[in-house]
Amino acid sequence: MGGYFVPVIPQGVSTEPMEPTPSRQGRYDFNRIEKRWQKFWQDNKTFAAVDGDASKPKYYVLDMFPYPSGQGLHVGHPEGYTASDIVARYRRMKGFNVLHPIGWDAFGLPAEQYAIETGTDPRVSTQANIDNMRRQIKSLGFSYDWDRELSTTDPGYYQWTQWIFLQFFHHYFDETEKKAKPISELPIPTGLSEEARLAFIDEHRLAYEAEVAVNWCPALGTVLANEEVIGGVSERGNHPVIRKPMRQWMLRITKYADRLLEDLAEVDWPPSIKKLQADWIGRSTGAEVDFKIEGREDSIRVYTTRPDTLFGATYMVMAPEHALVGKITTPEKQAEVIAYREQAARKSDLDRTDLAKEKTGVFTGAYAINPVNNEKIPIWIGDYVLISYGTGAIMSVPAHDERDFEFATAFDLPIIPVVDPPQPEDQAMVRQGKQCFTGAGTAINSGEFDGLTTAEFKKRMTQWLTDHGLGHEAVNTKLRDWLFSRQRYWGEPFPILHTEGGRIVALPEDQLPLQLPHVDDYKPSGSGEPPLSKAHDWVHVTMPDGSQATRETNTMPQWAGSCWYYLRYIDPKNGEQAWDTEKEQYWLPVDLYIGGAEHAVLHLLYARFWHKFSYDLGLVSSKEPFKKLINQGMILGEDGQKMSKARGNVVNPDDVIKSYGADSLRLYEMFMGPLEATKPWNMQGVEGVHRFLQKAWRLIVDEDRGGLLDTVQEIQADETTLRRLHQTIQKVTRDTENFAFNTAISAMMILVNHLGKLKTRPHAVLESVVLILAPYAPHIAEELWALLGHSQSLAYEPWPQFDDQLAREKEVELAVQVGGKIKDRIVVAADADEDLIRATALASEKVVSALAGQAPKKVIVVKSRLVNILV
RNA sequence: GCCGGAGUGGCGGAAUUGGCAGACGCGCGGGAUUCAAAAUCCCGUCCUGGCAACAGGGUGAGGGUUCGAGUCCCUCCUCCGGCACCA
Repeated sequence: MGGYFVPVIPQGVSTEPMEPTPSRQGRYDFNRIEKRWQKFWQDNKTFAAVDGDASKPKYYVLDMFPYPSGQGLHVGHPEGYTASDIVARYRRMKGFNVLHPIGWDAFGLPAEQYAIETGTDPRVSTQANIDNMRRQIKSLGFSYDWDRELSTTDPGYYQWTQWIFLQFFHHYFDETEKKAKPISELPIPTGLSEEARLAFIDEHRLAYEAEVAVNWCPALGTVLANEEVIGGVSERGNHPVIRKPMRQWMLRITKYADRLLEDLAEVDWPPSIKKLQADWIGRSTGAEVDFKIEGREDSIRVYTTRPDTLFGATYMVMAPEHALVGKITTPEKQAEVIAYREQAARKSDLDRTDLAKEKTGVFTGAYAINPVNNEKIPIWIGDYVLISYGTGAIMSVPAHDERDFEFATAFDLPIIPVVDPPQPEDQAMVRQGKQCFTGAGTAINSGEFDGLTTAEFKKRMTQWLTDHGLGHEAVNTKLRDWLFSRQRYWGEPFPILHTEGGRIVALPEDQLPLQLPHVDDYKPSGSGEPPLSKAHDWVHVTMPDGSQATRETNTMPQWAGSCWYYLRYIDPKNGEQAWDTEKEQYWLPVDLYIGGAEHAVLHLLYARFWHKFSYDLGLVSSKEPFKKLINQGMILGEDGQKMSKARGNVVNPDDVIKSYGADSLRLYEMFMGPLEATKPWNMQGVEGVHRFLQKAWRLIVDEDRGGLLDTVQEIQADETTLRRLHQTIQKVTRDTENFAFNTAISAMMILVNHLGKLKTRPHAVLESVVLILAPYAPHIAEELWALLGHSQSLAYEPWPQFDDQLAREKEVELAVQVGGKIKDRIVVAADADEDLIRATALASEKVVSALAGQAPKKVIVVKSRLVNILV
């Protein structure tokens, strides 16, 4: 990288020299300049990325594409977009073939909500919102390749979202190869009936239907994913959510849990985001253990991460929904158990997870046998045990698990300590069963295993269980399969048919896209029947054999379209396939992905999942889609509060652009502070960076007459100016590469302040200034570049090189401390050696008087920093 | 409760990662220019004392390591974000 190259102006560029904007009085007329250059870039397709250009290294800079809301942009959006645009423009000047696209994540609830309220077709409102947001985004001068613009709602796009779904449907996960394979290669046990064979196949598809207890939100009329439920209420709108069994489409993301976890090591993401993902996947290793039910042949299987505490299991708890509950409950406990189960089913997730509440449960009347010591222990049901995790049943070790301890205390169940804590101060209470201890220690009350450490005991017990056929090692994840259907209108229809015989069949690929039908009524039915079920003509289909079938009426969640949009950008118009694999090999992976931290888990996990699946199918060549990830921070209102319409503190970029221009807005967004930080808006700060641009303008332009100032001349820069220029190029280069845009701008301000003091200004220095400013404030830079006599866009001009020698200071000022306190400052040559520095420091009058005749014990010299004299 | 991140002037923030705390910008004060204003330019602006030179203090609180700590270690406080009975 680096070196020299011929600047390339993309095809279609105008050969007409660009004349500087004729401007009365030559003032910095940002509105005029910005419109003019935006038009130029558009007309000349200045930022068109060239597929497969082997003459340059490629660089793919991606923004998280926006939802086109009716509110339009707020100033939070341009923060990430400006950062990525600076990188894109900088990389072009560095000689990269840059792909920098934008599009619209346009399916989703707000448009549908609006449709329900007003009867407006979401296609219409969505298009209007896209048009408005496109206008806004264009007014910021981002260097997107607009020819690659896409919308997830476009049938030409969602055709391929549906196609990918079909691939999930047509594949299974091979456990030995740990990858997806065609369902036709699924090994099927022999001797199955036709019906059983088909059921076996359906059970292995990566996209499958299941009757699951889902998060049903009556207010929204839809099922929500676990991730969309925050603390028992819907993420959107804070409506209560209850559990309800429903037929749903699922994607088997859990099969990819290990790979999603392992491959985090490959990506350059903030460690905190990686950890969030790892915690979300929540992989744990433990053991599954079978507990015989007294007087029956069945046993209850539990999952535990602490097989070493088996001797302390004094009772068991099953989730209320557990299949065995009905079978094992004794007649006298029947009524109580049924009542409890009904109560639990009616509870919302909020009721069930509220921390403040007491543990509840009822005894089933049945007993199990602890396999390690043959003790008889009671079997309870309780809603603190989740049906969806592990086996839906637990062994309770109240001495060593907080939740079990609470439950045991509430119902007066026995507590047997089996782990002796290492801290002496905890031992007495724990040994008496009065305190719960969840850490590692030494085994007690565990028969032959006494004295083992927790870690050792875990291994030994797992082996013992295996040897005796009572259990085995097991792995669990918190990650659940992805609930992939929604009872909404405004989403991708599933390319699936339900036959008269109750079979599920895939729509042939040549019938894609399956278009979303027009309907008159967007309201959910309230019972869970999706709006599409009302599109009678669309739903009912006659099959080639004359039989009847109905279409799937659920739609896909909003995440679907955003799972693969970064792949469509590389080949957005392809009608034959989702993307061309050669283009994929050229452009992928995404080199830099910028977006909000709110997508740290869901979007990024889902997209990684689809990418890995595509990898198994040979559709992509990299394991991970996004090499480097940066989260921009939130921008707060001027009052330091989160921006919201209700608070009335929303800042609209349109207004800022009107008063100060897009360059000022861009610059301010970057100058506010570190990209990742949360920071409050301040309109006076915009004014500040605007003044800086004014100064830069007046450095070059004669405001009275227009055109170049007479003071701009073809002269040699003086030594100081040259040094400051090279220092600035160095700093701006380094800071831009490190995404430290705020300090890069600060460095440019310092340089411009210096140049402003010069009576005559070297033309060549000003050119460099304009070039390093260009990624940050591209419009004014283009205009000044033209004024400096250039006839073509600077977008592909080589980035100025800095010269280390020229940037170096000749003299440096050092602080001289006596006993750590600064007494004087000395100036020495930058290359002065330690002896000279020491001698100069000791010769200082102030130092001599501070020493007051004492001989220095030691003199510490830190070159170009300070001298510390110890007495 | 658990897991992250952060606390630096009146404000946003900077500090080459252990070496002169407060760069740059905002705000504020003073001055120049102007009939006047806007704009622009110059000077000042961490706190305390002093007319000043200067002296002392200072990066959420307390302790520690070090010649030297905003930066490293321990304890605590506050704010922000995430998770939330995952056995």
